[in-house]
This record gives sequence, structure tokens and C-alpha cells, in this order.
Amino acid sequence: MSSSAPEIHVTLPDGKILTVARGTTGADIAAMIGPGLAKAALALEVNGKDYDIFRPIEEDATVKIITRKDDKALEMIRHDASHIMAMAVQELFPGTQVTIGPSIEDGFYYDFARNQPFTPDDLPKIEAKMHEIVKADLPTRRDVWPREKAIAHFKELGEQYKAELIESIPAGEDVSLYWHGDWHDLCRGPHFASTAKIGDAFKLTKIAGAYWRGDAKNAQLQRLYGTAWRDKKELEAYLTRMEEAEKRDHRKIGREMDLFHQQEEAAGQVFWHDHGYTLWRTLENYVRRKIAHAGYIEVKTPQLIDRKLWEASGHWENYRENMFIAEVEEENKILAVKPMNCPAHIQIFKDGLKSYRDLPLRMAEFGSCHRYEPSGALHGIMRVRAFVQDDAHIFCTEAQITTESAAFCQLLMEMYRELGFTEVRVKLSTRPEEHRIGSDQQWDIAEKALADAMDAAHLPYTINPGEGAFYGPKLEFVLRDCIGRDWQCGTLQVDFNMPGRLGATYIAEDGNRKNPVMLHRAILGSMERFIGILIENYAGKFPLWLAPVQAVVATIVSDADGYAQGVQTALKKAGIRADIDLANEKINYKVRQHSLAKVPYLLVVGRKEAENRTVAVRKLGVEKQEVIGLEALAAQLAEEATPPDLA
RNA sequence: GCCGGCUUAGCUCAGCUGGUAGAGCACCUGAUUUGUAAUCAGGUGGUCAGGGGUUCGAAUCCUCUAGCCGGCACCA
Repeated sequence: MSSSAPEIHVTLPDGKILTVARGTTGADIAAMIGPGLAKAALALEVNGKDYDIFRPIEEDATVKIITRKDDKALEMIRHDASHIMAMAVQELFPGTQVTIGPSIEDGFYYDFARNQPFTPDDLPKIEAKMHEIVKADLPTRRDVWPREKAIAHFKELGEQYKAELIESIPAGEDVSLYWHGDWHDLCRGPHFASTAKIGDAFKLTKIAGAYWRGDAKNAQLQRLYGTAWRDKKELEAYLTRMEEAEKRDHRKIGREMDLFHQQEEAAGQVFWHDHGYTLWRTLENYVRRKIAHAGYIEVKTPQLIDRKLWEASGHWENYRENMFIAEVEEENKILAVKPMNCPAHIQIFKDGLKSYRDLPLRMAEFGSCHRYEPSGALHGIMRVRAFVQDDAHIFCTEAQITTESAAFCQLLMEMYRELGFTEVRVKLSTRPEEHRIGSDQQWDIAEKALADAMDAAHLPYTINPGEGAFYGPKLEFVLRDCIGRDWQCGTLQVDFNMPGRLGATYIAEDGNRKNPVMLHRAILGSMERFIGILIENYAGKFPLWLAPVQAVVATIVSDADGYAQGVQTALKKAGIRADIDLANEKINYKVRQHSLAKVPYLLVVGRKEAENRTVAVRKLGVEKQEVIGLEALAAQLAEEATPPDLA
């Protein structure tokens, strides 16, 4: 590379090479290509790095011009919007310090340090100011400063957080500053050439607290969230999507479909009603069949276990604060309500001699657990203090880890698919920096085994560095709720430590006692959370096999009451969960009621049907009805209601 | 746990700057026997989340507590 030549070569995506003056900008290049592109160009990629449209190119490069339809442009709209919001906030609320403000999925946020809290009334004001700034079309300027100068500058302005941010950049490096009119911020960029480029399709959405640098030990800042799009139509579509999502909220549907309720006296716990518990049992039985088929045994262990066992397992030390305790004065004992099942399963493993011939031993339990979760973490039935895990522990040899892990991943994906989930995110959480037990060598083996299992199952995953459990690495299988929040459901954890700590051994082929390796695993995770996700995924319109009420027989006139009861009996005999509605109401009313209740099949009977032993079938969401003979209907529904593993 | 907001009938929500509570649906009672998304009429129902305070007077103002909602932190 000749750094002093007056000209440089610029390679375009189509392979064309332009020879241009050193210091030429993206805007210049776009203009050379054509006036249309000159207008549309917003930013560019230079040798894979993001450049502002007005930033000079100083060396030979491959460039790609970014226009509004590129995803990158949407990201920039959001990033620019966060800057413009910060500018608006500092104009409206002098003395507010800026910190960081990135673009995120669907929008952006900016964290501010300010003594006064922002109120919901402030959002429209800030939004209006933002529109002013956009209309003013302030030009953007990029400056590169030495690190020390930038630190001194922001300190002088009283921007402590910005100064701290720059201080964490390695010494000797330059930093970039962006100016929009008079206002400026430390930023990596890139940004549009002026404020008007973002358009007007943005909206501020919420106020939240957020810790400086994501650490609860630090000061809490005020975060303002917003959403931003290419145009109004996209913005409207997003807002409509959010409105629709609210309608599938499991808490709302849970009440509407009479599935469960929660109340103050049992915060973080669930009162399951008949309909909800029917769904629960259907799901539980499905899991039970699947794991039995996969070679698991099922056990049940105590709720209250002496603290001594939790001390031995290491949980007392790590999670004492989050455990419910039961004290028995007479016996002077402290019992913990079990927060997890593994120590109990080890007790079963230890009871009696085990041989290598018993391994792998797959021990499952629908284990009821209690954890004192922080009050702010509670969320409907997704995050609760009392929950049931579809838990299991696979006791195996080191050599069996990989096959067992791969088999588990396969089982999990099969079950997720059968339950209607195809979009699953997988995260591999590796060893924590501190507070971990076991040797590095064991962590190496364990982390590799999980990665191998994912590869064997051909599943993509992301790495979550340092997020593993204190005793081992874990795979987390994450599902999304209706408004895009991620929830961990399935998990697989490799544990070389717990069996040794609690004295679990087996007789190996050579006659010596060895500690087994333990795989902690769950597929649904918590029954409560998974049902919450199921509700939101289906918006309450469950597939027939899961629906709490599968059919309602509704009469048109009371003359048909007797026949209707016969229909209900016949369906129940065929294993269908059928209700009956003999109310003195018009059929219109009944159709509406049961449609709103999301009953999959409404079976209408009047005089005609009673005479012919038929029913008029109205399927949920389908206006057209079909008249069909009673026996044929029972057979058809029974077939359709067969769980996927039995079909 | 932290920041902010919210809490009025079973549900969804009105109730202006303080003058002892209201609608729709649901529920109950009648009438109506009805053919695919609300038949009509009447009626029951609230310690306005709970405690304390200000005031002649509090759903409304202040304060504490709890729960919930949105984030953050946490999640064996």
C-alpha cells in the first residue's frame, strides 16, 4: 500500500474499480455512479468497516454503499435516533449527563444520569423536541481526538460517565466525536450526514432504571426506550404488532380461559384451575411417555431436607439467600424447602450399590421446587417462586457424556417440534470467572462435550462466556414470549463435582469405586413457564390434544337437550373433553361465548340433528359448518386429539 | 433487590382542580324456544389494595406497607 500516492483505488460490489483522489468520500463515489444513488446513499462499508457518507477514504478499499433498504440503515436510524433523543434531553433538562445509547432490536435506548426522575409526561415533550431537531436538519461532523484531550474535555463539561468510558479505552488510541449542530457525543459511529435523514417514524416507549455498566453495585441511571423505523407505515405495523401481542399475554388469556389465577397471599405461586390443570396433566403425561420411551426411570423425592445436605452440595454457600427455610424448634433442626432436585436424586443413587452396568442411569422427577426469587423478577407464571421442573439426572461415565448429551438434544428438539416450537435459540454458557468448583481439565472436557453434542445434533448455538453454573457448563434452550422476551426453558449441564461431593460412587469394571458424572437436564424447564410460553405461542388456541375443553355441545332448543346429553356422553366415551351448554340462550350467543373461550369445536344440535343422529360442527375460526353423523364425529375427534407421540 | 408507574364491583374501565361512588359485560330472577359471534326486562353486588396522617369533609392530597406492571440486576 502506497500511503502517499495522491490517488487510491476503490472496488465496488460489482467488481468495478474506480480510481479516485485520496480523501474522496462515500458521497463523492455515489455521485460518480449516478444521481439516484447519490441521493439514496446514507453510509458505506469500507473494507468491512462502517463509514459515514462524509468520511474521507484514505486508502485502497472495497466499498459498499448503504441505502435505506439495507438492514444497516435501519440500525443507523435507531442509533441516530438515540443521539437525537440525548440531544433533546440535554436541551430540555440541562445538567443531565449522557452515558451510552445503542440501537437494539426494534429500536434504541439511551441511559442518562439525572437527579430528578423522568416521568411519563416527559416522553411526549422529548419526542416533540426530537422532531424539532430532525426538522432543523443539523449537519453531522466527525472529529478524531486524542484520548487524553477527550477525557479532559468531557470532565470539564461535567460528563463524568463519558470521561470514564473514554478512560476504559486503551491509552494512545484516538477517539471519535460526533457533532449534530452544537451538540456532540463520544461515539464510534457511523451516523447519517444530517439529523433529517432518520425521518419521523419514531416513538418513545418507556422509562426504566438501568445500572451503570450493567452492574447492580453501580449507580442506577434512567433509561429511555424508543422504537424507530424507516417510515410511518413500518412504525404503525410495529405498534399494531405490539398491541396484538398484548392480547396473547398469558396472564390475560389465563384469566379469560379460566386456566389459573394468582393472588397476593401466595405471591409468585399459581392457583391452577380445572382448565389449566387439565392442560398441565396432558402436558405432563406427554413428557412422561416421551422420557419413559427414552429410557428414563421416574422417582419422587422429599420437599424438606436438612441443611446439612445443602451444605455438602455447596448450595447453602451459594444460594442460602434464595432458599425457603423451615425450622423445627423441638428438634433444633433447620430444613430447606428444596430449591432443586439433584442432591435428592444422588441420595437415591447412593442407596444400594451401583455398578458400571447400571450406567447410564437416567433418573427423572417432576420435581416441585421453591426458590425465593427477588420480588422484581416475578412475572406471571413465567418466573415464580414455586414451580415444577421436568427434571432428570443422568448418571454416567465420562465416556458416555457425549452420546448421552447428543441423545438428549435430539429428544428435546423432537419434543419442542411436537409442541409447536421450531424457533429455538441455544446458548452454551461456559465456566464462570470466579466462584466455581472443579479442575480446569474437567471444565475443558465438560465444555467440549456440550459443544460436541450440539454439533452432533446439527444445532447452531451461541457462546455465553462465564455464564455457567458454579459446578459446570450448561446449554440453555431459549424460547420467546409474544412480545419478544427470551425465556430459558430446556437446559443440559455437565457436572463432575456434585456426585463426588455427596459421595456417590459405582463399582467400575476394574473393581474400584468411581464417582459417576452427572448430567442435569430439563426439557420444558418449569411446567409453569412452559405452559406460559405455550399459551402465548398459540394465543390460547391450542391444538386439539392440548385444549382443556375440546368441544362444547350447544343446543338450539330445549327439545334437543336429551340428544345433546347423549352426544356429550358419546364424545366422553371416545376420550374427548366435551362440555355441554343447555342454557336458555340463542345459538348466536352460544357461538360467540364459546368462540371467545377458544373452544376448538362447537357442536350445535337442534331438532334436525336429534332426528338424524348428527351434529352441526363449527370449528374454531371457521364460519362454515359441516353436518356429520355422531359416530363419525367421535372417531374423527378422537383421531385428531391423539397426542403427537401416539399418532 | 433497584428505578418508575399502577391498584375503584368477578372482568374491562369512568369518576375535572377534595363535597361520603358509576357504566358495560358477568351473575341472579322473570319473559322468550330461538339455526351459527351479544333476545328483552328487572335485580344483587364496592371498608375505592391495606395502615397512618392533613382536612369540617379524602377514591381524590401526604406518608408507610403489600401486590401488580415496565425495565435493570438476579435466575443453582
